[in-house]
Amino acid sequence: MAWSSLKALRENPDLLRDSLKKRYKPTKLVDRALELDIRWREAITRINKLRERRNEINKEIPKSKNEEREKLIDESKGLGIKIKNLENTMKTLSEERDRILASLPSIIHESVPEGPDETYNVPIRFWGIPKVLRSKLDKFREETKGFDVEHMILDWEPKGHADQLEIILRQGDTIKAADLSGKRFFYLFKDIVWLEHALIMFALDHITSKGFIPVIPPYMLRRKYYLGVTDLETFEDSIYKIEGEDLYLIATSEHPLIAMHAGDTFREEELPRLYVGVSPCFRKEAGTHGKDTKGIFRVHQFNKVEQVVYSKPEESWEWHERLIKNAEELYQALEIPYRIVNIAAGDLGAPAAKKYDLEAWFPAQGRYRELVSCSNCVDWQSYRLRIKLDRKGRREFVHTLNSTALATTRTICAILENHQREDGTVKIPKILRKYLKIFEAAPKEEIIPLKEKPLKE
RNA sequence: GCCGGGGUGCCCUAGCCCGGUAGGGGGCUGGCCUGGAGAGCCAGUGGCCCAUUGGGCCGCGAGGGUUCGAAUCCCUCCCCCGGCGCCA
Repeated sequence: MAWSSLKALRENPDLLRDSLKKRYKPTKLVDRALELDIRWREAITRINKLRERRNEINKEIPKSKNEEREKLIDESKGLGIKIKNLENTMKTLSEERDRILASLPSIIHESVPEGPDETYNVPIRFWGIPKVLRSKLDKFREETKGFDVEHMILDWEPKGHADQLEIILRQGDTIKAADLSGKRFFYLFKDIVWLEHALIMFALDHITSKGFIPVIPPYMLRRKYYLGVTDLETFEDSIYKIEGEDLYLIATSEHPLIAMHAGDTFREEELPRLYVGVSPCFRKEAGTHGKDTKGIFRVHQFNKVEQVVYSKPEESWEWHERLIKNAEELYQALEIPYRIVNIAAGDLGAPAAKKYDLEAWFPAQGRYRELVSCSNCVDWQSYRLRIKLDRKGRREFVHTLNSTALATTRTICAILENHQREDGTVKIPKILRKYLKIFEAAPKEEIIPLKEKPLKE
Protein backbone atom coordinates (compact mmCIF):
# COMPACT_ATOMS: atom_id res chain seq x y z
CA MET A 1 0.00 0.00 0.00
CA ALA A 2 1.14 3.47 -0.70
CA TRP A 3 0.28 7.08 -0.85
CA SER A 4 -3.02 8.91 -1.36
CA SER A 5 -5.77 7.33 0.78
CA LEU A 6 -3.32 5.74 3.17
CA LYS A 7 -1.30 8.93 3.39
CA ALA A 8 -4.41 10.98 3.95
CA LEU A 9 -5.60 8.48 6.56
CA ARG A 10 -2.37 8.83 8.54
CA GLU A 11 -1.62 12.49 8.03
CA ASN A 12 -5.00 14.14 7.77
CA PRO A 13 -7.97 11.86 8.46
CA ASP A 14 -10.24 14.91 8.79
CA LEU A 15 -9.85 15.47 5.08
CA LEU A 16 -11.42 12.04 4.51
CA ARG A 17 -14.12 12.66 7.13
CA ASP A 18 -15.13 16.07 5.73
CA SER A 19 -15.37 14.71 2.22
CA LEU A 20 -17.54 11.82 3.38
CA LYS A 21 -19.83 14.21 5.25
CA LYS A 22 -20.31 16.29 2.13
CA ARG A 23 -21.29 13.13 0.28
CA TYR A 24 -23.76 12.29 3.07
CA LYS A 25 -21.82 9.11 3.85
CA PRO A 26 -20.93 7.81 7.34
CA THR A 27 -17.44 8.60 8.63
CA LYS A 28 -17.16 5.72 11.09
CA LEU A 29 -15.10 3.71 8.62
CA VAL A 30 -12.29 6.23 8.77
CA ASP A 31 -11.83 5.61 12.50
CA ARG A 32 -11.96 1.87 12.00
CA ALA A 33 -9.33 2.02 9.23
CA LEU A 34 -7.15 4.24 11.38
CA GLU A 35 -7.26 1.75 14.25
CA LEU A 36 -6.58 -1.20 11.95
CA ASP A 37 -3.64 0.62 10.42
CA ILE A 38 -2.04 1.27 13.80
CA ARG A 39 -2.39 -2.37 14.77
CA TRP A 40 -1.09 -3.46 11.39
CA ARG A 41 2.01 -1.32 11.80
CA GLU A 42 2.69 -2.80 15.20
CA ALA A 43 2.33 -6.30 13.79
CA ILE A 44 4.62 -5.71 10.81
CA THR A 45 7.28 -4.20 13.04
CA ARG A 46 7.21 -7.30 15.23
CA ILE A 47 7.26 -9.62 12.24
CA ASN A 48 10.23 -7.82 10.74
CA LYS A 49 12.19 -8.26 13.96
CA LEU A 50 11.41 -12.00 14.04
CA ARG A 51 12.25 -12.39 10.37
CA GLU A 52 15.54 -10.61 10.91
CA ARG A 53 16.44 -13.04 13.69
CA ARG A 54 15.43 -16.01 11.59
CA ASN A 55 17.51 -14.80 8.63
CA GLU A 56 20.53 -14.53 10.93
CA ILE A 57 20.06 -18.09 12.13
CA ASN A 58 19.51 -19.43 8.65
CA LYS A 59 22.79 -17.86 7.59
CA GLU A 60 24.57 -19.76 10.37
CA ILE A 61 23.05 -23.13 9.54
CA PRO A 62 25.21 -24.02 6.50
CA LYS A 63 28.35 -23.13 8.48
CA SER A 64 27.49 -25.19 11.56
CA LYS A 65 27.35 -28.94 12.09
CA ASN A 66 25.93 -31.74 14.23
CA GLU A 67 24.24 -30.73 17.52
CA GLU A 68 24.66 -27.02 16.94
CA ARG A 69 23.07 -27.36 13.55
CA GLU A 70 20.12 -29.25 15.02
CA LYS A 71 19.69 -26.59 17.68
CA LEU A 72 19.66 -23.79 15.10
CA ILE A 73 17.17 -25.61 12.89
CA ASP A 74 14.86 -26.09 15.86
CA GLU A 75 15.08 -22.44 16.77
CA SER A 76 14.41 -21.42 13.18
CA LYS A 77 11.40 -23.73 13.01
CA GLY A 78 10.01 -22.17 16.17
CA LEU A 79 10.44 -18.69 14.76
CA GLY A 80 8.81 -19.83 11.54
CA ILE A 81 5.66 -20.84 13.38
CA LYS A 82 5.50 -17.53 15.28
CA ILE A 83 6.03 -15.63 12.06
CA LYS A 84 3.32 -17.54 10.24
CA ASN A 85 0.85 -16.82 13.03
CA LEU A 86 1.66 -13.13 13.08
CA GLU A 87 1.48 -13.01 9.30
CA ASN A 88 -2.05 -14.31 9.48
CA THR A 89 -3.17 -11.63 11.95
CA MET A 90 -1.40 -9.02 9.86
CA LYS A 91 -3.15 -10.23 6.73
CA THR A 92 -6.52 -10.05 8.46
CA LEU A 93 -5.80 -6.50 9.60
CA SER A 94 -4.52 -5.22 6.27
CA GLU A 95 -7.30 -6.91 4.32
CA GLU A 96 -9.99 -5.18 6.33
CA ARG A 97 -8.10 -1.88 6.25
CA ASP A 98 -7.60 -2.10 2.51
CA ARG A 99 -11.20 -3.07 1.95
CA ILE A 100 -12.24 0.10 3.77
CA LEU A 101 -9.72 2.24 1.92
CA ALA A 102 -10.84 0.80 -1.39
CA SER A 103 -14.45 1.64 -0.55
CA LEU A 104 -13.65 5.27 0.27
CA PRO A 105 -14.68 7.68 -2.47
CA SER A 106 -12.48 10.43 -3.92
CA ILE A 107 -11.97 13.52 -1.81
CA ILE A 108 -14.32 15.99 -3.45
CA HIS A 109 -13.20 19.26 -5.01
CA GLU A 110 -14.06 22.52 -3.26
CA SER A 111 -16.16 23.74 -6.20
CA VAL A 112 -18.61 20.83 -5.93
CA PRO A 113 -22.03 21.97 -4.70
CA GLU A 114 -23.14 20.51 -1.39
CA GLY A 115 -26.33 18.50 -1.13
CA PRO A 116 -27.57 14.94 -0.81
CA ASP A 117 -29.01 14.35 -4.29
CA GLU A 118 -29.47 15.52 -7.85
CA THR A 119 -31.91 18.27 -6.86
CA TYR A 120 -28.82 20.11 -5.56
CA ASN A 121 -27.01 19.97 -8.90
CA VAL A 122 -26.12 23.47 -10.08
CA PRO A 123 -26.52 24.57 -13.71
CA ILE A 124 -23.53 26.71 -14.69
CA ARG A 125 -24.17 27.67 -18.28
CA PHE A 126 -26.69 27.32 -21.08
CA TRP A 127 -26.19 27.17 -24.84
CA GLY A 128 -28.54 27.36 -27.81
CA ILE A 129 -32.09 28.45 -28.33
CA PRO A 130 -34.36 25.75 -26.95
CA LYS A 131 -37.77 25.20 -28.54
CA VAL A 132 -40.30 25.39 -25.73
CA LEU A 133 -43.91 24.28 -25.85
CA ARG A 134 -46.28 26.89 -24.48
CA SER A 135 -47.63 24.27 -22.09
CA LYS A 136 -44.11 23.50 -20.85
CA LEU A 137 -43.05 27.11 -20.23
CA ASP A 138 -43.30 26.75 -16.45
CA LYS A 139 -41.05 23.70 -16.47
CA PHE A 140 -38.61 25.53 -18.71
CA ARG A 141 -38.46 28.53 -16.37
CA GLU A 142 -37.85 26.16 -13.46
CA GLU A 143 -34.98 24.45 -15.30
CA THR A 144 -33.38 27.75 -16.31
CA LYS A 145 -33.93 29.58 -13.04
CA GLY A 146 -31.36 32.31 -12.42
CA PHE A 147 -30.42 32.45 -16.09
CA ASP A 148 -32.03 34.46 -18.84
CA VAL A 149 -32.07 31.81 -21.55
CA GLU A 150 -33.18 32.94 -24.98
CA HIS A 151 -35.79 30.49 -26.26
CA MET A 152 -38.36 29.95 -28.99
CA ILE A 153 -42.02 29.22 -28.36
CA LEU A 154 -43.34 26.19 -30.24
CA ASP A 155 -46.97 26.28 -31.28
CA TRP A 156 -47.20 22.70 -32.48
CA GLU A 157 -46.51 19.68 -30.32
CA PRO A 158 -43.45 17.63 -31.29
CA LYS A 159 -43.54 13.87 -30.73
CA GLY A 160 -41.42 12.35 -27.99
CA HIS A 161 -38.28 10.68 -29.30
CA ALA A 162 -39.67 7.17 -28.72
CA ASP A 163 -42.88 7.69 -30.71
CA GLN A 164 -41.04 9.68 -33.33
CA LEU A 165 -38.64 6.78 -33.89
CA GLU A 166 -41.10 3.91 -33.85
CA ILE A 167 -44.47 5.33 -34.87
CA ILE A 168 -43.69 8.29 -37.12
CA LEU A 169 -40.37 7.42 -38.77
CA ARG A 170 -40.95 3.66 -38.29
CA GLN A 171 -37.21 3.07 -38.21
CA GLY A 172 -36.83 1.53 -34.78
CA ASP A 173 -38.50 -1.36 -33.02
CA THR A 174 -38.19 -1.98 -29.30
CA ILE A 175 -41.29 -4.21 -29.19
CA LYS A 176 -39.79 -6.88 -31.41
CA ALA A 177 -36.44 -6.56 -29.60
CA ALA A 178 -38.20 -7.04 -26.27
CA ASP A 179 -39.61 -10.37 -27.50
CA LEU A 180 -36.17 -11.64 -28.38
CA SER A 181 -33.89 -10.00 -25.83
CA GLY A 182 -36.06 -8.24 -23.29
CA LYS A 183 -36.86 -4.68 -22.29
CA ARG A 184 -34.33 -1.97 -23.12
CA PHE A 185 -33.13 -3.59 -26.32
CA PHE A 186 -33.83 -2.27 -29.81
CA TYR A 187 -33.66 -2.69 -33.52
CA LEU A 188 -32.67 0.35 -35.57
CA PHE A 189 -33.23 0.49 -39.31
CA LYS A 190 -32.26 2.39 -42.44
CA ASP A 191 -31.65 6.12 -41.95
CA ILE A 192 -31.09 5.73 -38.21
CA VAL A 193 -28.30 3.24 -38.93
CA TRP A 194 -26.59 5.77 -41.18
CA LEU A 195 -27.17 8.49 -38.63
CA GLU A 196 -25.55 6.35 -35.94
CA HIS A 197 -22.46 5.76 -38.06
CA ALA A 198 -22.21 9.40 -39.08
CA LEU A 199 -22.38 10.45 -35.41
CA ILE A 200 -19.55 8.11 -34.46
CA MET A 201 -17.38 9.28 -37.33
CA PHE A 202 -18.09 12.91 -36.58
CA ALA A 203 -17.20 12.55 -32.90
CA LEU A 204 -14.06 10.54 -33.68
CA ASP A 205 -13.01 13.02 -36.33
CA HIS A 206 -13.46 16.01 -34.05
CA ILE A 207 -11.78 14.55 -30.97
CA THR A 208 -8.83 12.99 -32.82
CA SER A 209 -8.21 16.38 -34.48
CA LYS A 210 -7.29 17.59 -30.99
CA GLY A 211 -4.56 15.00 -30.62
CA PHE A 212 -6.51 12.20 -28.92
CA ILE A 213 -5.37 8.70 -29.93
CA PRO A 214 -8.29 6.59 -31.23
CA VAL A 215 -8.65 3.20 -29.54
CA ILE A 216 -10.87 0.18 -29.95
CA PRO A 217 -10.56 -1.60 -26.60
CA PRO A 218 -11.44 -5.10 -25.43
CA TYR A 219 -15.16 -5.28 -24.66
CA MET A 220 -14.63 -7.54 -21.65
CA LEU A 221 -12.43 -7.19 -18.57
CA ARG A 222 -11.39 -9.38 -15.68
CA ARG A 223 -12.89 -8.63 -12.27
CA LYS A 224 -9.59 -7.52 -10.79
CA TYR A 225 -9.25 -4.74 -13.37
CA TYR A 226 -12.90 -3.86 -13.18
CA LEU A 227 -12.68 -3.13 -9.49
CA GLY A 228 -9.63 -0.98 -10.14
CA VAL A 229 -11.68 1.25 -12.33
CA THR A 230 -15.00 1.53 -10.53
CA ASP A 231 -16.65 0.98 -7.18
CA LEU A 232 -18.57 -2.10 -6.13
CA GLU A 233 -21.93 -0.38 -6.13
CA THR A 234 -21.67 0.68 -9.77
CA PHE A 235 -20.15 -2.68 -10.60
CA GLU A 236 -23.11 -4.58 -9.23
CA ASP A 237 -25.78 -2.28 -10.68
CA SER A 238 -24.45 -2.09 -14.19
CA ILE A 239 -21.99 -4.80 -15.16
CA TYR A 240 -22.89 -7.99 -17.04
CA LYS A 241 -20.86 -11.11 -16.27
CA ILE A 242 -19.91 -13.82 -18.72
CA GLU A 243 -21.14 -17.06 -17.22
CA GLY A 244 -18.45 -19.45 -16.04
CA GLU A 245 -15.59 -17.06 -16.79
CA ASP A 246 -13.82 -14.28 -14.98
CA LEU A 247 -14.98 -11.75 -17.58
CA TYR A 248 -17.31 -8.78 -17.53
CA LEU A 249 -18.80 -6.78 -20.40
CA ILE A 250 -17.64 -3.17 -20.34
CA ALA A 251 -20.11 -0.45 -19.34
CA THR A 252 -18.00 2.17 -21.14
CA SER A 253 -14.67 2.20 -22.98
CA GLU A 254 -13.37 4.38 -20.15
CA HIS A 255 -12.87 1.17 -18.20
CA PRO A 256 -10.54 -0.71 -20.57
CA LEU A 257 -8.86 2.58 -21.50
CA ILE A 258 -7.91 3.21 -17.87
CA ALA A 259 -7.10 -0.41 -17.01
CA MET A 260 -4.85 -0.38 -20.10
CA HIS A 261 -2.11 1.38 -18.13
CA ALA A 262 -2.42 -0.60 -14.90
CA GLY A 263 1.01 -0.90 -13.29
CA ASP A 264 2.63 1.58 -15.67
CA THR A 265 4.85 4.45 -14.63
CA PHE A 266 4.75 7.54 -16.85
CA ARG A 267 7.66 9.89 -17.26
CA GLU A 268 6.73 13.53 -16.89
CA GLU A 269 7.16 14.30 -20.58
CA GLU A 270 4.76 11.47 -21.50
CA LEU A 271 1.82 13.31 -19.95
CA PRO A 272 -0.84 14.28 -20.71
CA ARG A 273 -1.87 11.12 -22.49
CA LEU A 274 -5.04 11.53 -24.54
CA TYR A 275 -7.23 8.71 -25.82
CA VAL A 276 -10.58 8.51 -27.52
CA GLY A 277 -12.27 5.12 -27.25
CA VAL A 278 -15.01 3.76 -29.48
CA SER A 279 -16.98 0.80 -28.27
CA PRO A 280 -20.33 -0.65 -27.45
CA CYS A 281 -21.38 -0.22 -23.82
CA PHE A 282 -23.38 -2.78 -21.87
CA ARG A 283 -25.37 -1.83 -18.79
CA LYS A 284 -27.76 -3.76 -16.60
CA GLU A 285 -29.58 -0.58 -15.51
CA ALA A 286 -30.52 -2.32 -12.28
CA GLY A 287 -32.73 -0.21 -10.05
CA THR A 288 -34.09 1.95 -12.87
CA HIS A 289 -37.37 0.11 -13.32
CA GLY A 290 -40.06 2.37 -14.63
CA LYS A 291 -37.66 5.11 -15.73
CA ASP A 292 -37.45 5.88 -19.44
CA THR A 293 -39.11 2.62 -20.40
CA LYS A 294 -39.93 3.74 -23.94
CA GLY A 295 -37.58 4.20 -26.83
CA ILE A 296 -33.81 4.05 -26.85
CA PHE A 297 -32.95 6.68 -24.23
CA ARG A 298 -32.03 4.15 -21.54
CA VAL A 299 -30.92 0.82 -22.99
CA HIS A 300 -28.75 -2.17 -22.14
CA GLN A 301 -26.47 -1.70 -25.12
CA PHE A 302 -25.28 1.31 -27.09
CA ASN A 303 -22.24 2.70 -28.87
CA LYS A 304 -20.18 5.50 -27.45
CA VAL A 305 -17.17 7.65 -28.26
CA GLU A 306 -15.35 8.43 -25.04
CA GLN A 307 -12.51 10.79 -24.09
CA VAL A 308 -9.93 9.61 -21.57
CA VAL A 309 -7.04 11.64 -20.19
CA TYR A 310 -4.08 10.72 -18.02
CA SER A 311 -2.65 13.93 -16.61
CA LYS A 312 -0.17 15.32 -14.14
CA PRO A 313 -1.97 15.97 -10.85
CA GLU A 314 -1.55 19.74 -11.08
CA GLU A 315 -3.07 19.84 -14.58
CA SER A 316 -6.14 17.68 -14.11
CA TRP A 317 -8.59 20.50 -13.28
CA GLU A 318 -7.62 22.30 -16.45
CA TRP A 319 -8.22 19.08 -18.40
CA HIS A 320 -11.58 18.64 -16.77
CA GLU A 321 -12.67 21.98 -18.24
CA ARG A 322 -11.21 21.11 -21.64
CA LEU A 323 -13.00 17.77 -21.83
CA ILE A 324 -16.40 19.29 -21.21
CA LYS A 325 -15.61 22.02 -23.77
CA ASN A 326 -14.78 19.34 -26.34
CA ALA A 327 -18.14 17.69 -25.71
CA GLU A 328 -19.89 21.06 -25.94
CA GLU A 329 -18.33 21.68 -29.34
CA LEU A 330 -19.92 18.47 -30.60
CA TYR A 331 -23.42 19.41 -29.47
CA GLN A 332 -23.06 22.97 -30.71
CA ALA A 333 -22.15 21.56 -34.12
CA LEU A 334 -25.17 19.26 -33.92
CA GLU A 335 -27.29 22.34 -33.09
CA ILE A 336 -28.69 20.82 -29.91
CA PRO A 337 -29.43 23.28 -27.07
CA TYR A 338 -27.94 22.16 -23.79
CA ARG A 339 -26.87 23.18 -20.31
CA ILE A 340 -23.85 22.25 -18.23
CA VAL A 341 -24.55 21.10 -14.68
CA ASN A 342 -22.16 20.84 -11.75
CA ILE A 343 -23.15 17.62 -9.95
CA ALA A 344 -23.81 17.81 -6.21
CA ALA A 345 -21.55 15.95 -3.78
CA GLY A 346 -24.23 13.48 -2.71
CA ASP A 347 -24.94 12.53 -6.32
CA LEU A 348 -21.29 11.86 -7.24
CA GLY A 349 -19.99 8.34 -7.85
CA ALA A 350 -17.13 7.14 -5.67
CA PRO A 351 -14.32 7.57 -8.24
CA ALA A 352 -15.16 11.18 -9.17
CA ALA A 353 -13.90 14.23 -7.28
CA LYS A 354 -16.07 16.45 -9.49
CA LYS A 355 -18.44 15.84 -12.37
CA TYR A 356 -20.12 17.92 -15.03
CA ASP A 357 -23.07 16.65 -16.99
CA LEU A 358 -24.07 18.02 -20.34
CA GLU A 359 -27.85 17.90 -20.53
CA ALA A 360 -29.66 18.42 -23.82
CA TRP A 361 -33.01 20.13 -24.06
CA PHE A 362 -35.83 17.73 -24.99
CA PRO A 363 -38.77 19.81 -26.29
CA ALA A 364 -41.43 17.10 -26.00
CA GLN A 365 -40.46 16.29 -22.43
CA GLY A 366 -39.87 19.91 -21.52
CA ARG A 367 -36.71 19.13 -19.63
CA TYR A 368 -32.97 18.85 -19.89
CA ARG A 369 -31.67 15.27 -19.99
CA GLU A 370 -28.17 13.89 -19.52
CA LEU A 371 -26.18 13.14 -22.67
CA VAL A 372 -22.62 13.55 -21.41
CA SER A 373 -20.86 12.88 -18.15
CA CYS A 374 -17.44 14.39 -17.55
CA SER A 375 -15.49 13.36 -14.44
CA ASN A 376 -12.16 14.05 -12.83
CA CYS A 377 -11.29 10.88 -10.92
CA VAL A 378 -8.05 12.42 -9.59
CA ASP A 379 -5.91 9.56 -8.22
CA TRP A 380 -8.78 7.23 -7.28
CA GLN A 381 -8.35 4.89 -10.25
CA SER A 382 -4.60 5.35 -10.62
CA TYR A 383 -4.04 4.48 -6.96
CA ARG A 384 -5.96 1.23 -7.26
CA LEU A 385 -4.30 0.30 -10.53
CA ARG A 386 -0.86 1.65 -9.60
CA ILE A 387 -0.56 4.09 -12.48
CA LYS A 388 2.32 6.30 -11.44
CA LEU A 389 4.21 9.37 -12.43
CA ASP A 390 7.99 9.28 -12.08
CA ARG A 391 9.19 12.54 -10.59
CA LYS A 392 12.93 12.41 -10.05
CA GLY A 393 12.89 9.68 -7.47
CA ARG A 394 9.56 10.68 -5.94
CA ARG A 395 6.53 8.71 -7.01
CA GLU A 396 3.14 10.22 -7.51
CA PHE A 397 -0.05 8.87 -8.95
CA VAL A 398 -1.31 10.32 -12.21
CA HIS A 399 -4.81 11.78 -12.40
CA THR A 400 -7.37 10.19 -14.69
CA LEU A 401 -10.33 11.88 -16.34
CA ASN A 402 -13.10 10.71 -18.59
CA SER A 403 -15.87 12.32 -20.55
CA THR A 404 -18.42 11.15 -23.01
CA ALA A 405 -17.82 12.62 -26.42
CA LEU A 406 -20.96 11.15 -27.90
CA ALA A 407 -23.28 8.28 -26.99
CA THR A 408 -25.21 7.37 -30.12
CA THR A 409 -28.61 6.36 -28.79
CA ARG A 410 -29.14 9.38 -26.57
CA THR A 411 -27.83 11.74 -29.21
CA ILE A 412 -30.26 10.22 -31.70
CA CYS A 413 -33.06 10.84 -29.19
CA ALA A 414 -32.00 14.48 -28.87
CA ILE A 415 -31.87 14.93 -32.64
CA LEU A 416 -35.29 13.32 -33.09
CA GLU A 417 -36.89 15.83 -30.72
CA ASN A 418 -34.91 18.98 -31.46
CA HIS A 419 -34.74 18.72 -35.24
CA GLN A 420 -38.23 17.38 -35.73
CA ARG A 421 -40.47 19.38 -38.08
CA GLU A 422 -44.21 19.72 -37.90
CA ASP A 423 -44.63 17.38 -40.90
CA GLY A 424 -42.85 14.55 -39.06
CA THR A 425 -39.55 14.79 -40.96
CA VAL A 426 -36.31 15.24 -39.04
CA LYS A 427 -33.66 17.66 -40.21
CA ILE A 428 -30.14 16.21 -40.23
CA PRO A 429 -27.56 18.63 -38.77
CA LYS A 430 -25.34 20.06 -41.53
CA ILE A 431 -22.15 18.94 -39.81
CA LEU A 432 -23.07 15.28 -40.47
CA ARG A 433 -23.37 15.67 -44.24
CA LYS A 434 -19.77 14.91 -45.03
CA TYR A 435 -20.05 11.67 -43.11
CA LEU A 436 -23.23 10.67 -44.90
CA LYS A 437 -22.37 11.64 -48.46
CA ILE A 438 -19.93 8.74 -48.80
CA PHE A 439 -22.81 6.27 -48.55
CA GLU A 440 -25.13 6.03 -51.50
CA ALA A 441 -28.11 4.83 -49.48
CA ALA A 442 -27.69 7.29 -46.62
CA PRO A 443 -30.01 10.27 -46.17
CA LYS A 444 -28.34 13.65 -46.54
CA GLU A 445 -30.71 16.48 -45.56
CA GLU A 446 -33.53 14.94 -43.63
CA ILE A 447 -35.06 11.74 -42.35
CA ILE A 448 -38.46 11.05 -43.84
CA PRO A 449 -41.13 8.76 -42.31
CA LEU A 450 -41.25 5.35 -44.00
CA LYS A 451 -44.51 4.27 -45.66
CA GLU A 452 -44.23 0.91 -43.94
CA LYS A 453 -42.10 -0.67 -41.25
CA PRO A 454 -39.12 -2.79 -42.31
CA LEU A 455 -40.60 -5.51 -40.07
CA LYS A 456 -43.94 -7.28 -40.63
CA GLU A 457 -46.76 -5.48 -38.89
C1' G B 1 -8.15 -26.92 -27.05
C1' C B 2 -3.36 -30.00 -27.25
C1' C B 3 2.23 -30.31 -27.21
C1' G B 4 6.82 -27.72 -26.47
C1' G B 5 9.76 -23.16 -24.94
C1' G B 6 9.56 -18.89 -21.92
C1' G B 7 8.10 -14.57 -18.02
C1' U B 8 14.18 -11.99 -13.26
C1' G B 9 13.93 -4.46 -10.85
C1' C B 10 12.55 1.16 -16.21
C1' C B 11 14.67 -2.19 -20.61
C1' C B 12 17.91 -6.55 -21.93
C1' U B 13 20.24 -10.60 -19.66
C1' A B 14 23.00 -14.41 -16.05
C1' G B 15 21.46 -17.53 -12.12
C1' C B 16 17.14 -22.54 -12.31
C1' C B 17 19.24 -28.96 -14.07
C1' C B 18 22.28 -29.67 -8.61
C1' G B 19 17.99 -24.85 -2.94
C1' G B 20 22.10 -21.12 1.00
C1' U B 21 23.29 -12.71 0.52
C1' A B 22 19.89 -11.51 -7.36
C1' G B 23 25.13 -10.69 -10.67
C1' G B 24 26.23 -8.12 -15.41
C1' G B 25 24.94 -4.64 -19.42
C1' G B 26 21.84 -0.59 -21.22
C1' G B 27 18.80 3.59 -20.10
C1' C B 28 17.57 7.46 -16.71
C1' U B 29 18.91 10.86 -12.40
C1' G B 30 22.69 13.09 -9.46
C1' G B 31 27.98 13.90 -8.51
C1' C B 32 33.30 14.14 -10.00
C1' C B 33 36.06 15.66 -14.31
C1' U B 34 35.58 19.78 -18.54
C1' G B 35 35.92 26.47 -21.19
C1' G B 36 31.34 23.65 -22.73
C1' A B 37 29.70 18.92 -24.41
C1' G B 38 31.11 13.85 -24.88
C1' A B 39 34.00 9.94 -23.03
C1' G B 40 35.59 8.16 -18.38
C1' C B 41 34.86 7.38 -13.09
C1' C B 42 31.46 7.19 -8.59
C1' A B 43 26.59 6.80 -6.57
C1' G B 44 21.37 6.27 -6.97
C1' U B 45 17.41 4.15 -9.81
C1' G B 46 10.53 -1.61 -6.75
C1' G B 47 7.32 -1.74 -2.24
C1' C B 48 6.79 -1.52 3.11
C1' C B 49 7.99 -0.75 8.49
C1' C B 50 10.77 1.64 12.47
C1' A B 51 14.05 5.80 13.18
C1' U B 52 17.69 11.59 14.47
C1' U B 53 22.16 9.74 11.49
C1' G B 54 20.53 5.01 10.09
C1' G B 55 18.54 0.11 10.25
C1' G B 56 15.41 -3.82 8.90
C1' C B 57 11.75 -6.60 6.12
C1' C B 58 9.47 -8.08 1.63
C1' G B 59 10.11 -8.44 -3.75
C1' C B 60 12.40 -12.93 -9.59
C1' G B 61 4.38 -13.28 -13.87
C1' A B 62 0.10 -14.38 -9.69
C1' G B 63 -1.38 -17.59 -5.78
C1' G B 64 -0.55 -21.88 -2.81
C1' G B 65 2.80 -26.01 -1.06
C1' U B 66 7.57 -28.65 0.44
C1' U B 67 11.96 -26.92 3.46
C1' C B 68 15.66 -24.35 8.89
C1' G B 69 16.05 -21.77 4.11
C1' A B 70 12.90 -21.22 -2.64
C1' A B 71 14.26 -17.05 -8.49
C1' U B 72 15.81 -22.37 -8.08
C1' C B 73 11.78 -28.17 -6.23
C1' C B 74 6.06 -29.38 -6.49
C1' C B 75 0.76 -27.83 -7.64
C1' U B 76 -2.97 -24.32 -9.74
C1' C B 77 -3.82 -20.08 -12.65
C1' C B 78 -2.47 -15.79 -16.05
C1' C B 79 0.34 -13.95 -20.07
C1' C B 80 4.05 -14.23 -24.26
C1' C B 81 6.65 -17.19 -28.33
C1' G B 82 6.63 -21.70 -31.68
C1' G B 83 3.99 -26.09 -33.67
C1' C B 84 -0.74 -28.80 -34.33
C1' G B 85 -6.13 -28.53 -34.28
C1' C B 86 -10.58 -25.54 -34.80
C1' C B 87 -12.63 -21.05 -36.68
C1' A B 88 -15.14 -15.40 -39.04
